[in-house]
Amino acid sequence: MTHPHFSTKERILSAAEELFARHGFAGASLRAVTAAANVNLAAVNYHFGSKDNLINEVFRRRLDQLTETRMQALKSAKQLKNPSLDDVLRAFVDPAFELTRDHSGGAAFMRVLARAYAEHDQRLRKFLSDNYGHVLKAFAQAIAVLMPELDKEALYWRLDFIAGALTYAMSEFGMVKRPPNRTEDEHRRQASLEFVRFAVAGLRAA
Amino acid sequence: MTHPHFSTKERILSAAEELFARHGFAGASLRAVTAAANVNLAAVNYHFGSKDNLINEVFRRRLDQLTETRMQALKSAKQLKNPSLDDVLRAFVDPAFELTRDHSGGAAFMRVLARAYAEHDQRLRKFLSDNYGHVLKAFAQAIAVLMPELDKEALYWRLDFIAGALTYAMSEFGMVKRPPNRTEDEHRRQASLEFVRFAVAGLRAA
DNA sequence: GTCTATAAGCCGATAGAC
DNA sequence: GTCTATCGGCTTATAGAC
Repeated sequence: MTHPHFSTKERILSAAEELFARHGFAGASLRAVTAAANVNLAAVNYHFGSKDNLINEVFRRRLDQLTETRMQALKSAKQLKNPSLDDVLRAFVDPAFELTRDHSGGAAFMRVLARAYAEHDQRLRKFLSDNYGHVLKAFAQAIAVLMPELDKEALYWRLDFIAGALTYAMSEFGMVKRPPNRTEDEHRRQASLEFVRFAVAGLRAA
Repeated sequence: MTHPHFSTKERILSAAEELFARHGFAGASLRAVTAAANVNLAAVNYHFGSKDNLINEVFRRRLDQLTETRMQALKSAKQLKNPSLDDVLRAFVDPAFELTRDHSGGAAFMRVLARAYAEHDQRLRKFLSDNYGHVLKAFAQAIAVLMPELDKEALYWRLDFIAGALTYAMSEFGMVKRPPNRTEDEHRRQASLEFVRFAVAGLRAA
């Protein structure tokens, strides 16, 4: 199932990602994970210490890179002559869709992220907000600059709606039937285009 | 914790709802549920047969009523002289927000619904789509009538985004800090107003 | 680093007394 | 309808050989 020349650690992370996406954090046992990764049960505790920490590392592996890409894209957008709402939203959305491309192996991760959204578990939320909260703040700030006429409260409501819509849209993404005459890449581009168009219109609501 | 004069069955349902919201379906054990409900462990199997069926009944208790309210509201909206997009969306959204009022006890249920959204579990998805799929279809149809110029594919994308935004927004709802000078009722009204405004603008995106 | 074996405990479900 | 006791199986985590 998982490519055998990857390290034990990487194989465990990939198997965990896939099974957490499918069954949730409580629903996927370490036995199932290690069986899918083709490694010994005890390897999880040897390499990660505990299940909780394995969960953290599943997030860290993808989010470190996703965060970096998003911040770079935001920086680029801000350096444009006349940055639009579109440009800023794209800097947030496109890297996420990019992650769902098969070769990058992160398609399941977006479903794991949706799980995390639904989890109100304090431990996990603290880990995510401590490590990645600054990204959302940076984007909120950039959008606020572009919409000075919109009051802060309405802005936060709308960003919240957008975050929810994106999370769930992306978690469903791999599953929604695409028209058979369209390639997966076209489908992904279409989805991201539709999403940004929707989000910009929502932000600009009268 | 749960009001003692309710029947054993109702007490189990309420405790299960609360614990499923907090820990997920796999994460909340029947032992934890029966302890919180102050009933014997064996009562779950006596009254519900199995944990899976208990999960179904947690949904049924709220969704039967929510569905009925939404369909009635949709019918009323359609009978208006010039029904607007606002009217139709309100028929869907307002009954959900109404459920989060404390006295109706359904605040936790919206978080359970967000869990179900994140679950890609086949059994649960089939139960929900078999029993409540017709509601979404009816609303999609009503919106399509009001937006004949919007092509079907774009419409479905946008409805998907709206469903995700609503689910997530409502599951967070009880947790988002409201301004201290605002009552909970005002906060709820504000949220539903902001949401419908956002959704209508998104649907109408150029 | 990887293995086996096992500790210590929680799980859903049920049998059978009351 | 509610109880106790328990079955069989699963869980995370670890000790210790290799």
